[in-house]
Amino acid sequence: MTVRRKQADRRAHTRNALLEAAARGLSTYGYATLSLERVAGEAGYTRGALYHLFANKEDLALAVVRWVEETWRAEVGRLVAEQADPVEALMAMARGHAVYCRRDIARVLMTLRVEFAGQDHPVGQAITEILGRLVADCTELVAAAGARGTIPAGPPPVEIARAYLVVMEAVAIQFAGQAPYDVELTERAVRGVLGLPPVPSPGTEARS
Amino acid sequence: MTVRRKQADRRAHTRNALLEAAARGLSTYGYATLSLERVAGEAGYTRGALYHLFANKEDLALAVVRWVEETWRAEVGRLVAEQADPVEALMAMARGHAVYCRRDIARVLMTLRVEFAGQDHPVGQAITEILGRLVADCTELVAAAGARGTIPAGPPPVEIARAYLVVMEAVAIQFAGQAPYDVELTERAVRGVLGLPPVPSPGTEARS
DNA sequence: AATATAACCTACATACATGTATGTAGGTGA
DNA sequence: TCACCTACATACATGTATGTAGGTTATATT
Repeated sequence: MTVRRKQADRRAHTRNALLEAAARGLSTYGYATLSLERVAGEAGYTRGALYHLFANKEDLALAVVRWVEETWRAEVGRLVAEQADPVEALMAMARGHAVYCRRDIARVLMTLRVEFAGQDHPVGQAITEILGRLVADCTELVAAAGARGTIPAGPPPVEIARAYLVVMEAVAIQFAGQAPYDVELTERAVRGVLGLPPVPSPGTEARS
Repeated sequence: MTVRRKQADRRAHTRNALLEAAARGLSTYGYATLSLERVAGEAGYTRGALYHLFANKEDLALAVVRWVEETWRAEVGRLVAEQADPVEALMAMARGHAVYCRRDIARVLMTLRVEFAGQDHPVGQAITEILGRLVADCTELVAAAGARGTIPAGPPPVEIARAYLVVMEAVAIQFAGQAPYDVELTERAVRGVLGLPPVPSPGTEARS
């Protein structure tokens, strides 16, 4: 049925299938419980193919993490960059992330972050680095908003940024796909962390 | 050296040591990666003692989960019951939980919840049940607050309760032990979810 | 004090997952 | 078409963790 002529094409295709299966698997089972046999099987291959394309389990997980980060930056990061006002940027990120989490692969980062917290594992380090960059970015936004007076005084910007991210992640994943509550509650939680007053009415207000 | 002890005393002592070590281990490594050899060793025993007191790994984890729930209800649940006003009760729970999370064992429930989400494992079921009861309790509080008009209109009470709990858990654990931000940011996030305006000034306001 | 029972340890059997080595089918270039 | 390479499968070796069975030491009972 599937006739694929070019080798490069073939390789990219199976690599992608394995990555997707691995992402789903990591979301559902986490790293430790994830069986590579299952991953390969779900992608329609065997472990042989997997080990041909990835050095080992760790390498596969790292590839998944990098892949998720890329898609996140492409989809959510773009929205943030469009906003000039720092508060608008933060709200755009929260809404965008909630929408992004409607894909099931979004769980990956949280699952792995929780699993490797307090351990010293390369995969955990990779996630820590990603989160570190995000915290840095959000800290700047929070500091800028504070300087402008668009958010009230409170804890240091870094701590607010950390809380902002953790809240955004938690709510967005908890309500993944349950529109419109996913966006609405993520927004609520994030506004609270930033010290912003609630938006007057949830449904009647036009979403600016 | 070996003080002569009553058998019941001895049993309870080692059981407690094993439970504590298991709680720490589950917090740090999660269920799958947790080695019973490590748990027993950290408690000062061998796996033999562990298998004498617990049927198997699953039984041990369930005991830890029940133990954590008990201590939580004793410490945080008590604070909630003292409050007459539903909003005050919810805020008391959030603050109390943030304080509770200063013990490292608080991570256990979150770690296991994330690890077993989307699986069909007895330990995951136990946590789901605990969370279900909590959601039910909080839903009532949210509904009562809505009826009183102390929180504004918004998503259905169940969804608000879910968001409330997930946010409380995430922030409290993220800032575990980092007083006073743990309490302050948990409070902020939770107020946001409930649709409450931020408290005017974070430090200058006397904690009512 | 002798014996029974509970607490605990050591040794072993089993299962399972990773990683590697080898084999085979399908594509590539002279 | 022939030599070669790449994609993938199968089979095996290894490590590690769980669970169990049979001992050894501490406590209880008579």
